[in-house]
Amino acid sequence: MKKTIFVFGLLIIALLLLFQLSKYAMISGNLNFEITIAIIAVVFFFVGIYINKKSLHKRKIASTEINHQKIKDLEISKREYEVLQAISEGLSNKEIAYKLFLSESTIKTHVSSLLIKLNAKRRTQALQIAKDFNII
Amino acid sequence: MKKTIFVFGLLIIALLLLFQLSKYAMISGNLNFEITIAIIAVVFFFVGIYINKKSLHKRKIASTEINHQKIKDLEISKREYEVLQAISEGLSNKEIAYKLFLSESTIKTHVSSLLIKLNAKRRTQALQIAKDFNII
DNA sequence: AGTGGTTTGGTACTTTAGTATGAACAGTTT
DNA sequence: AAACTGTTCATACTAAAGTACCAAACCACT
Repeated sequence: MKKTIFVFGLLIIALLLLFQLSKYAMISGNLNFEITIAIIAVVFFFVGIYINKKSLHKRKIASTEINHQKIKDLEISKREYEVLQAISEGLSNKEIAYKLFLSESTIKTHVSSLLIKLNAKRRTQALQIAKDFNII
Repeated sequence: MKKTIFVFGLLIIALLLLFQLSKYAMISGNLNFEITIAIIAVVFFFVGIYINKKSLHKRKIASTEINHQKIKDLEISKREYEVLQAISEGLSNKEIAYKLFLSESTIKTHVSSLLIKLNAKRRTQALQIAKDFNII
């Protein structure tokens, strides 16, 4: 967040400098009008692209990147989260147990607490909720 | 595609008009320098945002749109597809039956054929496979 | 050294999911 | 008309998922 403010500050300063520079260059007759306008246009065109990419990138992160804070808020532990990921891969409890070197009853324990924490009745519902929360 | 070319053509014409307009306004002394520069800057800033949004939007659609051809290739019927969507919402067979005004055993029939067609052993695995195929 | 949270695992049970098979009906195609 | 496909539903069964309750072991903390 501090970085964003810093970058934007620099950007505004750079633009003001460009503004003044082009003005004086024009007045002193070193630069003709079309070139000045063109430079301004190109610079602001790329500034527009840059700003837009930044904001879209953030939105993209929000919609596809994992919300680790939400995982903490829901008090989902490491093991439970591993089980949740395995469920999203379509594995059965037995397969998850084999993958994580655990017994099936341990997996059932984890699944049950996951369902409670996600307020779901089934594993498929848990998946849907987890996707809504951007935690898988 | 034709539409895109048309829009870009219009955009370029509008910009050239703006360019000429600002030039004559400047020369005739109706507009001072700062305002001209500011208008150009603002216009190109938004043009940059617009173009960037267009290109990003296309990419976004391409990665999330449903592959209807794949559904046909897998020979998944309308009803089966409705059931698949309901499964992805985390519903149980009973809930799906209620939603579609069918009996639970009908849903089981549909689910079974879905599992065969998607080559899945469980509904959760069917979801994962369906997502891979971009059909949900 | 005890507290609290996590992880692990067990038993016994209920519920849900999934399979197999058969059957009736509607609409489409050959 | 006959064959085909999709949809509907039933019964009977097995497998998997999920609940409830308990308990031991571990780890980090202070």
